[in-house]
Amino acid sequence: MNAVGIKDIARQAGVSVSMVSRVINGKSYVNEAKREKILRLINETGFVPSNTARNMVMKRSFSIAIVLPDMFNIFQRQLVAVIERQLDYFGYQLVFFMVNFDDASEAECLARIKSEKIDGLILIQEVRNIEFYEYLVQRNIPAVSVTFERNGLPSVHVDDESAAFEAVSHLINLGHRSIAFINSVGFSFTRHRENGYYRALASASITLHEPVAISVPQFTPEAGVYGMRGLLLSKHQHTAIFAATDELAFGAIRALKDYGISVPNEVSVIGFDDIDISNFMVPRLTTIRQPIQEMGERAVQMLNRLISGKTVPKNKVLLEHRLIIRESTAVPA
Amino acid sequence: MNAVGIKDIARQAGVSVSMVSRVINGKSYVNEAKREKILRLINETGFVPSNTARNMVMKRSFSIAIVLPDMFNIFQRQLVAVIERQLDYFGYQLVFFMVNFDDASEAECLARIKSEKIDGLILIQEVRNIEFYEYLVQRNIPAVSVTFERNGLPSVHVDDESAAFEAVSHLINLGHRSIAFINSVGFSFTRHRENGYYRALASASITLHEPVAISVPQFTPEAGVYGMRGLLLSKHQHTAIFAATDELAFGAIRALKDYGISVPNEVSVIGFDDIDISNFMVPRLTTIRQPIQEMGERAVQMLNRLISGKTVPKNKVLLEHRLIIRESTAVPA
DNA sequence: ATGAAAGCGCTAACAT
DNA sequence: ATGTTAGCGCTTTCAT
Repeated sequence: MNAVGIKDIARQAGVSVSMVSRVINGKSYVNEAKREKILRLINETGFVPSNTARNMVMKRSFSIAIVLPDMFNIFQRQLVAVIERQLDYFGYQLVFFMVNFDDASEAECLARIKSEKIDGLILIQEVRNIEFYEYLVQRNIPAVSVTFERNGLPSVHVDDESAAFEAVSHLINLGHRSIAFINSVGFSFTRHRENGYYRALASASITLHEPVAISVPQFTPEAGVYGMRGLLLSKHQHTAIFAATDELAFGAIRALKDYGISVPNEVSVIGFDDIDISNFMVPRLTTIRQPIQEMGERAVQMLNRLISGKTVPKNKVLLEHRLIIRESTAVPA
Repeated sequence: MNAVGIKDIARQAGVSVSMVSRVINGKSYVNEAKREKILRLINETGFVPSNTARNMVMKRSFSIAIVLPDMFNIFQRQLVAVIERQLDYFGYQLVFFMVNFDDASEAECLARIKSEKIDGLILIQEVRNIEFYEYLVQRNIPAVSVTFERNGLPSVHVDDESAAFEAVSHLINLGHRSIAFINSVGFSFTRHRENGYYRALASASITLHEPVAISVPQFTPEAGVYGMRGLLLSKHQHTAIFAATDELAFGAIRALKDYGISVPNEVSVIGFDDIDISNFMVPRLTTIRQPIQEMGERAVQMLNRLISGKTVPKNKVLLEHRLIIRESTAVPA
């Protein structure tokens, strides 16, 4: 027994398929009696029009794709959740295009963009292949990037450099002079946060100890542990650590604890993102809050305008970050 | 300028569209010269066949849907990642069908199942609407559930009750006699873990203190905090806490710490799941490990068989859990 | 207000 | 080996 189609409804209702299509889509008026009969039949049979067929003829799918790494982190998970909600509000479905920061997966992702009838794109992770972005603008595919800016794509993000500057300044204001930075590589926010770190140090004329930025392969707590261990091995001991993400900070705190070093009594740690569990860590994490909710909302609002053929007021929306002082930072011992 | 289609390739190559279709799909043999010409054209133009059209005629999409809550937790995120990888290995794409544990979102999800041409379904969260499951079996839609079992759907999961039994037994063996349980509601694993809790207590003939299972609205650290606070208010003080999930355990530890109570010196806490960050918490969390990797792999293997029309060897695959003893549990003070 | 017919971009059965 | 034709399940002119 096959799924019921529009023809079945039409036949049972004794009308043409166009009639049924009309009541489904609420176009033009239809005799009330027939209309109700059709509606009743649809309900009884549980008929749902095939999206596939509909997408093909309408040349749109009411679905937008989000590109993100297949091992998306907690921050990204939260962002996805708000984007999904917001999209739902506008009547869109969300489909996931996973990339891996390698050429193959990016190519596959681009192929999906070409072959699936998506109405728009949200990128919450950068891809390396520049053609990717070029294709989007060249084909005029509605797309917005979140947490970064690339190739003039409409974007929403915080000022990572200023935020990092503020994080490090918080440490400096507390009295710290020897501050290390745990970071990973490959993304633009990565560079911006690093710039902020150096700039804060420079602007406080900290020359006593040279800045130490250590790079780890990922943004996981595990990588944070390795990064911190590396720092602990270096010749001068730091009294404060700036981690490029909260998850990295968790790892740093973990490693410190393993060495019997108390946070924040002996070493302060500050993160970046303010993901939901940061407020439940021991100690609660001092960090920079990214306005996740607002980022998601603004992104889909922009995308929605783009899809409707409207222009966006500003191509780059910069949102406010906020320093959240909790328990993992304190004056140096 | 529109996207290039199969017709364009055919015209430029001076062949019929079926020719092009053949080389795309590698069916039957095609003159080598023409074949190469077509391939070259495809490459030059960046042509990618429309999945929409292809799905429609082939009546399959090579994509499988995963149903999960829109605010999926860390455990589920990890599970999704392995499922995505495994599916990719078999040539499937993963699409997300988000549900919300309310009728509306479940209905919407069911509608998508009907209207989108998915090849199969993986459920990693239960839905309440029983018709949902009935539809799947009635229509013979390949589907497997992970972490739970419902309506005879092929499933892969651990024995939650035994695992909970083991968790609580670990506490008992340490010498604890007053053990509370923080849990949430609504899912079958929730009941199984609760049963395990009671059974462990009963089998140790613990009658000195009555068992206390407290129920919180979610599985978040925040809910864990509330649960723990509630427990702290009760008349007898517990020396150990069993949390139904790791995230709940994080919250419990947080709340204990806020009351100046040391974990594990004064109170022991054990979780369930062993999500990736549990090993980086302070203290590292003692917990029950679910074999996430294996769960995901087995699930897609089963699904793959189902899609191929084969039967699955066993309809219910029960995987081994494992008690992971770390720092959050100790002998009572 | 309603139906007939064309067509969306492909695949597959059927001819040749 | 290759082209012709008939759909897939809908929406949307265009007639009536």
